[in-house]
Amino acid sequence: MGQGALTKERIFQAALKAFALHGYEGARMDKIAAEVDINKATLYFHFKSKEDILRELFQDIVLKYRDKMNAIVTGCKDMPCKERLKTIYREYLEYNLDNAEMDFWNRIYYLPPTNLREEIISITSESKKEFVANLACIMEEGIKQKELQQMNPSHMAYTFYNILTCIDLSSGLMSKEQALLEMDNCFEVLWNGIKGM
Amino acid sequence: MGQGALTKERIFQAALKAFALHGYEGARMDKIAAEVDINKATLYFHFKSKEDILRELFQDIVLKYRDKMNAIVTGCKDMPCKERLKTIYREYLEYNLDNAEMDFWNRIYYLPPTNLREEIISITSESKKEFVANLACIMEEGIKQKELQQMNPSHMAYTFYNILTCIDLSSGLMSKEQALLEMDNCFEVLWNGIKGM
DNA sequence: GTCTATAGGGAGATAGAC
DNA sequence: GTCTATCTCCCTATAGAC
Repeated sequence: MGQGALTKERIFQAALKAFALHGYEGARMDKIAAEVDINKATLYFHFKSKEDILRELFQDIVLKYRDKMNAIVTGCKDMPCKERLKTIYREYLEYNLDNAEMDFWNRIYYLPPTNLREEIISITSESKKEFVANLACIMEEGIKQKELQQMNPSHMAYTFYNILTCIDLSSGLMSKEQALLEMDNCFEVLWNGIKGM
Repeated sequence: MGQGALTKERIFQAALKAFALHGYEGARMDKIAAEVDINKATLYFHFKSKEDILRELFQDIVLKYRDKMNAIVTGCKDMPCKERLKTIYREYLEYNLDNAEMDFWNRIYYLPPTNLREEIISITSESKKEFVANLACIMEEGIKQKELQQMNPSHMAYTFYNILTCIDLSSGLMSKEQALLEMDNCFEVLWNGIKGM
């Protein structure tokens, strides 16, 4: 791996920060270059265009996210239901809060460049479906084991997921500690609604 | 009210659309002028700057939102608890889904122009607190009436609010009908967790 | 109040030397 | 692979006529 590959990786990191902080339109190629401490023109040796940087970055981050989610779900597969859900809940939050990659995703999802809009929304939707499907399996298992109520597992999974994703909306309004605390409270309310009698 | 006031209102509407669709950075003054069918220079007779349009627009929208939320909460104050929460839930969603003003708010909240960042986050945070406080009162009342469980009313309110706000995240991924349906399911799960025994 | 014209400053991207 | 220099376009904002 030569110098080039290293530079490309550093461009990735700088671009991630820039897109997360300022969005696609607001991110500036010259600022990214300055952050990497290379000339602006050098960016165009490594990437065809600004849009190209975004596309590659997005694909990378989606893959990492998917791997992480699968690892979280798998890592706790032998726990009893409540403990398992709580573990997923906490690890999801830990991964998302103060994570530049998730900031990036949220911002790019909200204001995608027109050309990539369809692709970004579609991939985001897929990713959500996959995670909710995983959760639904866990709910189904919990019902079988009588740890959960006889309810529609998809509805339970979707509700669980909704509460989780709200950290993305709220976390900018409070500290990470505060967010985790509030989320713990939400978990207890939710658990109360789905646990077996 | 002369021609000027009318033009200003039309600029507001066009700017709202532009900011909601493209964010602050992405919105273009010439496109806004074209939409209003006036010359670009005329914008600067009615507003000092682009930032100025955003500021006035944001303040207007926050006021309308606050009024609407208060109207929703007040309009159902004589209902029993479940019906009241369900009404708030539905009316909140109806107001938010497919509402350009709320799109605008979400996008501006996620990527505010640097100069207005603090102000926008602070106002958004206040607005949330106010709504959650209203909800907490309703929960407290419901507990008194034995319609709800003996739980911390703030936690219940916060959980309720979190599920609500997720429409903002999810509504871009599905149709309005689909979103309302999924939200109905979430409401039932939530209600199950807070209702009295 | 609204227009034409243009200032003035970036922005993304490229050519070509080293 | 990285640089200097530059092109070209686009955007916000203003000057000044009507």
